[in-house]
Amino acid sequence: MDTRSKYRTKQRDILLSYLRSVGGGHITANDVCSYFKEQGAPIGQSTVYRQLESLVDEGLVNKYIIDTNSPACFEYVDHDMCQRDGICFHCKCEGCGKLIHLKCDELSDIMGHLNEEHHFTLDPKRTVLYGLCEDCRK
Amino acid sequence: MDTRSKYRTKQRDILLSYLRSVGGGHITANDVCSYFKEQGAPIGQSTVYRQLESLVDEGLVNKYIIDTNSPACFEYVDHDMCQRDGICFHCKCEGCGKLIHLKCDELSDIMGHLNEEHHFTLDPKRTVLYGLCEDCRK
DNA sequence: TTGCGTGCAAAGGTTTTGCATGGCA
DNA sequence: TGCCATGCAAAACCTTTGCACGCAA
Repeated sequence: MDTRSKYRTKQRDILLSYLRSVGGGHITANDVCSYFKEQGAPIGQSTVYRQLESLVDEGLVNKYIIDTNSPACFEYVDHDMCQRDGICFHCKCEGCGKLIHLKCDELSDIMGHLNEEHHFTLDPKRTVLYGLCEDCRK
Repeated sequence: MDTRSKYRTKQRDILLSYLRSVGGGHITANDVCSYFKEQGAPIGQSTVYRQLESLVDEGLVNKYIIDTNSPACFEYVDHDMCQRDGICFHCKCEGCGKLIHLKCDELSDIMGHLNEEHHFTLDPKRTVLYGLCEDCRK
């Protein structure tokens, strides 16, 4: 199915610029809707979902599925920054539910190790590391 | 939240033995309900969901989220095998669905690194590494 | 003008929850 | 006996879809 955008619409532009302004932050579809409603310029929720899906298909946005019980998270992909800083991983705290964005060279190295020694190509976009954060591990 | 089981019930036993019998197969909560209904010994769907959640917390079962739009998959984890081999990680191939049990010192080291440098205590029982296996990455 | 994008409302399907009953230890 | 587990129904939840209208090219 080809969901790539063919038209450039106002909604698409402001959605993209909002995602960019949030940077590496994790945003749900509902967050997006609430934000624009508060701004006094609401976007229909189906538009938000459809545009986000398109942006994911285009590779401009990543989608993370944390759990069945929580909504999907989206985040803008800064391709330039990704090349500079390396790969991002995601840690989910089983205690407080917090999602942590992690840039870690050692984890990046592990990907190479898994590849060469275990013949497994890790997909950091899909993988979520579960555990306990600093506050919750007491 | 502590959801580990305290009582041993009939439903828990037959659910576990069913999961074991399926081995590496992918099972949804609905599959479980349908199976026991066909067997003439139905289990309430809320019981199925609650028991599966407990089993995941205990590390006896892994939970896989394929997509937001499709139900979660469950799969029995051979706990004895993992105990024997030490710290065991699980890699799930996104291509063929194969579950790979991995004993890897480098991955174990990463746990220490995450602990000390990122203050995150990784839970290898709960965490599933997604990616592509040797056969599928061509 | 053509056809995609939008937005509203409603549907869809999975998972959770309230509450009374039943079962384990 | 004291809790925990069960099961039913209903709710909650996120996400998708149908359809008429609006807008980009």
